[in-house]
Amino acid sequence: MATKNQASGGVSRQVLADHVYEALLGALMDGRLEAGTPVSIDGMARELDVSPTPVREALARLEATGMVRRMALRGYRVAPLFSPEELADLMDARLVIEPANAFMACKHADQQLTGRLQQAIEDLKAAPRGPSFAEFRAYWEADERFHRMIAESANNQFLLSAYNALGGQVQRFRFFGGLGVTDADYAIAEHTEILKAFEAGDAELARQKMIDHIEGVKQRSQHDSEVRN
Amino acid sequence: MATKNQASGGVSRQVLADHVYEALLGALMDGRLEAGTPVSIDGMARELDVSPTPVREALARLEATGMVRRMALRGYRVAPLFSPEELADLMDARLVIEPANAFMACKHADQQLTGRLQQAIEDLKAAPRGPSFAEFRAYWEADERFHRMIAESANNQFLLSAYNALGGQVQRFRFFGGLGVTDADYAIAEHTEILKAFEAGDAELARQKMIDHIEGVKQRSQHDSEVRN
DNA sequence: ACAGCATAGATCCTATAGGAAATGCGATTC
DNA sequence: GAATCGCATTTCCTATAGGATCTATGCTGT
Repeated sequence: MATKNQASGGVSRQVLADHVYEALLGALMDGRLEAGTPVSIDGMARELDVSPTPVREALARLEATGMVRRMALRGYRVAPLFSPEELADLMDARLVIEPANAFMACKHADQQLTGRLQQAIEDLKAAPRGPSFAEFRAYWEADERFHRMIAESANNQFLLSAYNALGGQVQRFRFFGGLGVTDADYAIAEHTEILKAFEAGDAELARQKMIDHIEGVKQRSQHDSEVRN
Repeated sequence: MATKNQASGGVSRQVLADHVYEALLGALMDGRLEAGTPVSIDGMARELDVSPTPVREALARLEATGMVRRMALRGYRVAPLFSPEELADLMDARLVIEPANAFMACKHADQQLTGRLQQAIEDLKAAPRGPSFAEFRAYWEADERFHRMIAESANNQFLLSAYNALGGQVQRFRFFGGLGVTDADYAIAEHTEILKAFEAGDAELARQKMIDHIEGVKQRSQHDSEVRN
């Protein structure tokens, strides 16, 4: 067997299925796997030079994120892109969850959190805004990090699960992948407003600023999808 | 396998992994698998008389629901029961999501929905309230159905995903399994209030009544956990 | 030329085998 | 008596094989 486990890294304890999961996630995020494309278990196993078993397990996990869909006895395929209506629904769902996250996170915000939020904003400013996936990915990573830190700081594992379940954070990336960053200036300004509320320790204000931000994202995304069509 | 019985109905073809998933779910809900106990892949395969491969896939799906935890190279184990603090967190999360569901569901409620909600309440009244798992399960099923119908009627796949992600609906069942139904009268009254709001088409009232209901569940559950200790 | 059927290939699904790691237990030593 | 080491068993993890089903291509008949 060619299980040449490279004893290099300290925590090299990773199961092959985890590797496959990461590889598939990367392929989905980079757009190498387009929406609607079938994902063959055997084919992916050949491509990654592993057996079908780990691929099967990785796909079962991916299905929970909504990035792939499974039809019994007919295999997996990449989930379709969002329609403008679905995108609006996603924003409505974010409007339910994220303001609550902001409110609760603000209640026990400390210097460390505000510092990291500041850093995320700085990274957002510095990120390139080109249309290529690699460029866009840096921008998206900083944006996602800002929101995720707030969700984690709400200190409620269930709200965090709900946030993760939206999962569309990733789908959203795929949706705008071909369009590039169009609203960076707005997003940076709105993020800064949220950060200010955190620094002031005003939880109610933080909630409102998060609402304003997501409302803004919703409106701008709808405008963008109209432009595209 | 001679599974070519198509005369029996539409669901003739089911994958073994689905069967294993259902079996594990049932074992978890009935309390046959207690919190913290390890779930051996090979052992479960022997018990269900299948190969480890479908068991592995079913467990990968179950992990996403939070009912089992996985440690790489060390197998799966049943997730621990909730502490009173975690239970309070779960109720806080429900307070974020479910009132929003009620509000949106009420906006396009029809005769069919209110009829089904009424039926769920009737089932709740008729359900036995004994301490055994089988009895409690009927009660829990009617309760869960009431909330799930509202979540589905909100017509937003992302909010529904968030609701599913709470998943603790099932965990909650396990938590109270040993305690029996203690607040049926309150729950029935509160459900009825929600239904009335739906019938009146008052979305804002539906939201408020859902808040009242979950607040009530939260307080009563905390009281119960104190009694238990 | 077009419809229908048969065959071939691909794919999914499950079972089995075997290597690698972890756990449990007993013996040994201080 | 307690701690540590080594061996055996259990368990996880991956690979491979084969049966069943779906898809596609080519052929035949009208």
